[in-house]
Amino acid sequence: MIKITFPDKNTKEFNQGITGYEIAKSISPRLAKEVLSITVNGNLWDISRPIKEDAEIVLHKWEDEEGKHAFWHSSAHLMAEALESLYPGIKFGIGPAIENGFYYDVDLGNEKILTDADLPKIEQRMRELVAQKNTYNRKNISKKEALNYFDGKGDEYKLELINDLTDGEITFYSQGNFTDLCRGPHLPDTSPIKAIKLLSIAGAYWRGDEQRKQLTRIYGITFPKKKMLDEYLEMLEEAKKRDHRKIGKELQLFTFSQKVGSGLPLWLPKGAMLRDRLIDFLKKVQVRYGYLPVSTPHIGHKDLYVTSGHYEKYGKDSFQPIKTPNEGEEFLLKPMNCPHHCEIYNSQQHSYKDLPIRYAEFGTVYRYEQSGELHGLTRVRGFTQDDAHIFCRPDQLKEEFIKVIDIILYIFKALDFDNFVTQISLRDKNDKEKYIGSDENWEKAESAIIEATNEKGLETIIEYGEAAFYGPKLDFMVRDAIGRKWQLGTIQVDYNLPERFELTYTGSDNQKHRPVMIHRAPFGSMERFIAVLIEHTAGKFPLWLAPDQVVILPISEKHNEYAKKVSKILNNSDIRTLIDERNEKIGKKIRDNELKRIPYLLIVGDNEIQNEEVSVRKQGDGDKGKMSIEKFKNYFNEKVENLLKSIDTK
RNA sequence: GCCUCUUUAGCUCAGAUGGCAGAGCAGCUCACUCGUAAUGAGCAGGUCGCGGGUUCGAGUCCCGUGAGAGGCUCCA
Repeated sequence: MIKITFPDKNTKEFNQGITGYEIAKSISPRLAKEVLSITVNGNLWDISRPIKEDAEIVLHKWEDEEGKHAFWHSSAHLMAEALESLYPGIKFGIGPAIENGFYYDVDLGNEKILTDADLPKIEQRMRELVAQKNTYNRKNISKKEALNYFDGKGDEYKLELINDLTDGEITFYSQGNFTDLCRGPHLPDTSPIKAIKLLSIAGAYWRGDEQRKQLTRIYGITFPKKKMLDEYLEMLEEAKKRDHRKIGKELQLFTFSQKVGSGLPLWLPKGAMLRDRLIDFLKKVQVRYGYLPVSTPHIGHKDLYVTSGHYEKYGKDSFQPIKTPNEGEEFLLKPMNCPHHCEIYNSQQHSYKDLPIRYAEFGTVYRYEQSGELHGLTRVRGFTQDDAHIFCRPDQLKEEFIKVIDIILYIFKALDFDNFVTQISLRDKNDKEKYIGSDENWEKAESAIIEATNEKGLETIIEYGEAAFYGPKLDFMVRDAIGRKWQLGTIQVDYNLPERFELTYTGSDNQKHRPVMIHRAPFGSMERFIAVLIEHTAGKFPLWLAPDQVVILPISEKHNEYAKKVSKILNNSDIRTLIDERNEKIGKKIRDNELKRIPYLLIVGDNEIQNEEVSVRKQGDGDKGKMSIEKFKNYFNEKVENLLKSIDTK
C-alpha cells in the first residue's frame, strides 16, 4: 500500500501502482470523466501512469491550466500524426501547448507549401484519428535509442533537441502510428478531443533564430465539447470588434497614409482632441508631483547617442543619420529623449539640496521598427513618449521610485485600468558580462524596487535576466482585445547614463557625486496607450476624455436655432458639443449618434423650447427625461469634476 | 527582414470556370418637418494598390513591387 496525500492534506491508502485516473474514479465517476492530468510530488504526470510510492497529488481538470495543457499537448501530437500520414517524410520541430491551444512547427521540405486551404483536410484527418481512440503510450528510452530513432527518420530537428538534453531521462510518447520525443503529460487516449479547429499558418524560425531555417507553424485549438469551440470562436469575433484599428477608423480618431509612410500615424481632429486631453491631464498631475517641463528638438547629433551608448546598441533600429551638406555632420532622428535630458541636467551645476530634479517632456521619438513588426498604433515608427527623467541621490532612490508608482497607479485609476500586471525585471546574477555598474549599485537598485513594490502592495512577477543592461525596471503590462500583452508604463533605474554623461552634484561633503537616474513613462507612448484605452472602453471613453461630449439633436429643422443656443451655453461652460442638423428623423439621429459613442444626446423640440429645457439621453442608457439647460450644465460639470476629484482623494 | 493570407466606390463586402465592374451604408439633390436606435425617391461615385507579361480580350492567369493582417521559443 502507498499513502496518497490530497491538496487539502487528507491522506488515503491505495494499492501500489494505482493511477491518477483510478484515484479520481475512487472519489467520483464524474471526476474520473473530467480529470486530464495529475501533479505527483510536484511533477506533472499522465493520469494513466502508475504511482509506485507515497505521493502528494493534485488532480487537474479542464478548468486548470495543467489540465488544458495536457489536452492541448495531446492535440498537438494528434495533429502531428495527421500531418505525417498526409505528408510522409515531414519533419517536426517543437509542438507545445500554448495559452490558447497549441502549435506544431514542421518542415515539409522545399516542394510542399502549406496554405490555409490545407487546414480543413488536416482537421478531417485528425477527426478520423480521434475516432480510432488510440492510446498515448509513455516510454522511457536511452539517449542513444532516441537518437537512433530520429536518425532513422532523418529528423534533424529532433536530433538537435535530444542532443541538447542534459537531464538524463528521455521519454517518448506514441499514439497510433506516431511517436514523438516528449516530456508529457498526455491524455490516456484521443477520445476526449471532440472539437478541432486549426486556426492559422505562420512562418517560425527554428528556435526563434532568424539565421536558421524557417519552419511552417500550424496553430490550432481543441475542446472537449463542440459548444466550447463555438463559444471560443465567437469570443474571437467579439474581440475583433473592439480592435483599436477598427474603432479608430469608425470614430475617426487616426489614420495611416501610404504616402506618409507605414508606421507613421496621422491623428485626426477627434483623436488629437483625445490625445490632448490625456496630455493635459498628465501634465497637471506631474506639476503636482514636482516635475519640471523641458522641451528638446526632434534630432540630435550622432555623437550624443555614441556617448549614451544607444548608437552602438540600437543604431540599427534607428533611422539612419542625416548628413549636413557642407560640414558632413551626422544627426539622428531622436530614438529617445534621455540623452537630451542629461545635457539639460549638465547645463547647470547642482547641489545635493536641489535633488531630486524631475524633467518631463512629451517627446516624439522615431525608431526603425521592422516592417513586419508594425501593428496599428501599438507598434509604430514615430510616437510620443510621456517621458520624464528623475535625477536623484542614491539615498532618494526608493522614495522617488514609490512616488513614480503612485503617479502611475493614480493615472491608471483615473482611466479605470484595473487589469494590468506588474513585472519586476532583475539581472541574471550568473551573467555579469551583460550588465554594467557595480554590484553594490545593482543590489541597492534591485532592493529599492522590491521594497517599493512591497510597500505599495503591488502583486508583481519577478523575471530574472530581463533587466536592461543599465539597471533593473518595473513594467506595467496590459492585454489588448486579442489577448496580446503590451508593456505600457515603465520605471527604470539607470546608473549608466549619469556615468557616461559625467553627471554630478556637489554633496554636503563638498565632493562631486554621481546622481542616479530614473526613466519613467506612465503611458509608455501616447499611441500605444490610446490603442489599449480604445480596446478597453470599446470607444466609450470616460466623459472627461470623450472628443465630443454632447450632441444636440433637433426634432426638425425648425428647432435648429434653439439647438445652436443650447450649444453656445454649454460651450461657454467648456462642454464640447455638436449639433446634428441633418434633415433626418429623430430615431435616425439617435441611432447614428449612439453608434458614435457620444456620452450625452440632448433632444430639443417644441416641448423643450417652451421652458428652456433639453431632453437628456445617456449613451447606452436611454431616455433620462427633461432638464433645464442650466441644470444639465451643472449636472454635467459636476459629473466631470466628481470623477476627477474622486480619484484625487484615493 | 522572413512565412501565410488579404488588397475592387469614402466604409463593409459580392464579383466559380478569363467575355460590358455590382450591392448595402455613407455622400449629394428633392419631397416629408417628423418626439427617443435606420422616412422615401433620385443622382453621383471605381485606371479593380502599383508596374510588367500571357491572351483577340485580364478585376480574374503569370512575374515583380507597395500596403495591410496573423505569426516568427509561450522551448522535447
